[in-house]
Amino acid sequence: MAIGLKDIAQECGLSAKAVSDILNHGRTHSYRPETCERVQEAARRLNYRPNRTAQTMRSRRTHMIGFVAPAYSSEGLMNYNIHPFLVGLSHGLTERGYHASLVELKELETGGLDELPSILHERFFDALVIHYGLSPGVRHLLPEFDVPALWWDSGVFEPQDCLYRDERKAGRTVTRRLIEAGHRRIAFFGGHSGWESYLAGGPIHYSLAHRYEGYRAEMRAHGLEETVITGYEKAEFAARLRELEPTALILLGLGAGTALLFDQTAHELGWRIPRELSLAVLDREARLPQRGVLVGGLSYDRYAAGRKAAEMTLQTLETGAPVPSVKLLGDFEMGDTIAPARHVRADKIP
Amino acid sequence: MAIGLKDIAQECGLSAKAVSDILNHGRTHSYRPETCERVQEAARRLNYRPNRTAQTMRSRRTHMIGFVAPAYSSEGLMNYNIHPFLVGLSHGLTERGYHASLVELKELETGGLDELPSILHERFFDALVIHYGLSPGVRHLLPEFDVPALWWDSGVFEPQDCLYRDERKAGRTVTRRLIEAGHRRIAFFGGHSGWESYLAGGPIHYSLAHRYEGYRAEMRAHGLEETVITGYEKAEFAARLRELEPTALILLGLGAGTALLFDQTAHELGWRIPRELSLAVLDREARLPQRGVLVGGLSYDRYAAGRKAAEMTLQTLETGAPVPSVKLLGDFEMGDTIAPARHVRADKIP
DNA sequence: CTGTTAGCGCTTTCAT
DNA sequence: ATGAAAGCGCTAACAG
Repeated sequence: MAIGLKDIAQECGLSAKAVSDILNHGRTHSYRPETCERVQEAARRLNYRPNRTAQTMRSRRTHMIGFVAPAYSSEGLMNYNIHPFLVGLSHGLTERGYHASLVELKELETGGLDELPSILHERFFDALVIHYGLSPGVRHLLPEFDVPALWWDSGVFEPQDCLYRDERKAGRTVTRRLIEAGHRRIAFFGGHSGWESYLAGGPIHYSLAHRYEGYRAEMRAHGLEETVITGYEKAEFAARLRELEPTALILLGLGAGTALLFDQTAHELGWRIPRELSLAVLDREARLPQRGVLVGGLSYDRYAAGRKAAEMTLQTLETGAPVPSVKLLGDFEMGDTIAPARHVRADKIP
Repeated sequence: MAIGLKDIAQECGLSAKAVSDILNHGRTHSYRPETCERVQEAARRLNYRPNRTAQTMRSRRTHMIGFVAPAYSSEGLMNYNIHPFLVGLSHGLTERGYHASLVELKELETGGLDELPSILHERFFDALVIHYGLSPGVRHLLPEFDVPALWWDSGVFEPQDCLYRDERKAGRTVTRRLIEAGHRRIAFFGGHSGWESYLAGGPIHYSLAHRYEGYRAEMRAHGLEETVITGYEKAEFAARLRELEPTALILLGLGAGTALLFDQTAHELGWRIPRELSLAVLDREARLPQRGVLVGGLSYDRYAAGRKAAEMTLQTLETGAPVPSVKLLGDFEMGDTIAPARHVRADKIP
C-alpha cells in the first residue's frame, strides 16, 4: 500500500494537516524547525509521494492543458508543423507546473465533427488550446466548453483568445519583397492536388487560401498578373516554366524532394537557382535546422507561437478573463535562393 | 456550481449509486427502463458532466501516459522526428481511452539529469514512454518509477520494455544495397559538427554511431574502405567530392537546403543525381509527404513505432507484466536518387 | 503553532 | 432492484 500523509503523521505523532503544510506547501515557518526536520526525514524514509489526483480534487485544478487537434488518419501523412508549436507550448507550460496533453478530434469528411472525445466532457482540463484544421465557421460546431479555450491557426479570428499568423500579409510581404528585388513574372507554386480544386472553387485550409489571396492582391496592386503552377510531374513542370519564364517562384514550403525537382528542372532549362530563378517560401519553419543552401522567404516560428500560447493560456487562467488575440508574422530572408532579377530580358517585362 | 451525481439523484428521487450505475457504467439492465430514461433526461437537462478526477481517485487509474523527453533549449533547433512517434502513440492510446501527456526532462550538459519534474513523483501517470536522447547508461540516472516504463530509441537495449530501430542493421542494409547495385566508392556524409567530434572519440547519439558502425562493418566485409565527408561548405564539399569521386553518398537524412547543396555541387562537377552520384538516406521519415523527386534509402516509420509503443504500454497495463522488447527496421527504396553504378570508371574501382 | 472536522465527487461495499 | 454509508488522499476552515 502506498504511503500517505496519514502514515507520515502517525509516524511522527502529528496531524495530517501539519504534514501536508510542511511537505506539500512549504509552510515550514509555522512549525518548529525540528518538527519539519522530523517530518521530512520520515517522508524520505517511507518514500512518501503526494497524490496529485487527490490534490486536484480539492483544488479543482488539474494543471493540465488539453491540446486539441484533428486526428490524423492512421494511413495518412502528417503535418509536422504542429510539432514546434507543441514543444513551445509544453515548454512554456512546464515552467509553470502545467502540462500539455494530446486530445484528438475525429473529423468527418464533411468538415463536421463525429463525436467529441469524452475527456472533454469530464471537467479534466484547466484550459484548452485548439488547433483546428478546417475552414472558419467550424468553431460553432464545437460546443461551448466551460474552460478557457485558445484558438491557434484555426480559422477563427476574433478579438479575443485567438493566435495566428497573418497569412494574407505573409503572401503580400513575400510578393512585395520579390517585386522590390526587380521581379515581375512571379509565379505561385501550389503543388499538391488540393490546390487545383481550390482554384476551381473548392475548400482549402484558410492559411493556404489567405497566402494566395495576399500574393494575388499584391501582384494586382502593382499591375502584375498572378500565375499558378501546380503539380510535381517533372516534364510538365519544365514545360510550364519554359512557357511562363518566371524569374521567381513563391512556394508554400520546400522539402528535399521538391528542392531536387526544382534544381534539376532548372538545370535542364539551363537556369540556375537563384540566378535565373528565385525560390521564395511562404513558410520556412524557423526552428528547423537550416543546412547547406539557405532557403529564402518568410519564416514562421511556431515554437515561439507555442510559447505565446502558453503565456496567453496561463494569463487567462490567472485573471479569469479572455486575453486579446495575437497576430504573428515571420521574418523575411533572401537566403541563397532569392536574387535580384537582374537578368530579366526586357521584352519579357509586361 | 457544477452538477454532480447527487443533484441528478435528488432531481429524480434516486440514490447517487443508481445514477452512477446508469450514467457512468451503462448498467442500465439493473434498473427499470423508465428509471434510466428519467435519469438520462435529467442529466441532459441539467448538463451533468462526470468528474474524471473523482473517478480517478477511486479507480487509481488516470488513463494518462507520460511521454517523457529531454527538454529543448528555448533557442535551440528541434528534433522533428519525435512528432510522428508522438502522433502514433496518441492515436493508439486514444482508441482505448488513454491520453498522452508531455513531460520534459531537463538535461544537463554532462548528460546527467538536473531534477525530475515533480509530476513524475506524484503518482499521476499510469505508465511512461521515455525517449531519452543520450548514451546508454543514462537509464540508471533515472530512478525506478513505480509505474511501467517503455524506452523508445533511448540507447537502452534490454530484453523487455524497449522499442527501437536496429540502427546498425540500418547502416549495413543501405550499404549492402548500394554495393549490390555496383557501388564501390561509397562515402558517408556526416554533416553536422557533432560528427567530427565523434570521429575524434567524442560522444554522440547512439543511433548515429550505430549507423556509422553498420556502414563501416559492411564496407569492410566487402573489402572496401570507409570514407567520411563532413561539413556543408560548398567549395570544400565540391573539392572533397572531386578528390574521392564517390559514386554514392550515404546520408543520415535529407532536407531542402542539403538537397540543393548536393544537386548544385553535383552539377558544378558535371555530375547528375543519380546518374553519376547516388544519394541514399538512412532515415527517410515514412509519413512525411514525398513530393517531386523521391529520395531513396531506408525509411523509419515513427508513426507505426508510436502505435507499437501504445500497444506495448497498454499490454503492460493490462497484464501487469513487462513486454518483450521490439526491434524495428525500415523499408529500402531506390527512389529517384539511387541508380546502379553503371558509370564507374574501371580504373577507379579499388 | 497545532489539531479536529468536514468535505471534494464518485464508487464500492453491504444491507434491504 | 435500490438505498445508505464508508472512504479514496488531501486540504480548507475553524478551534484552540
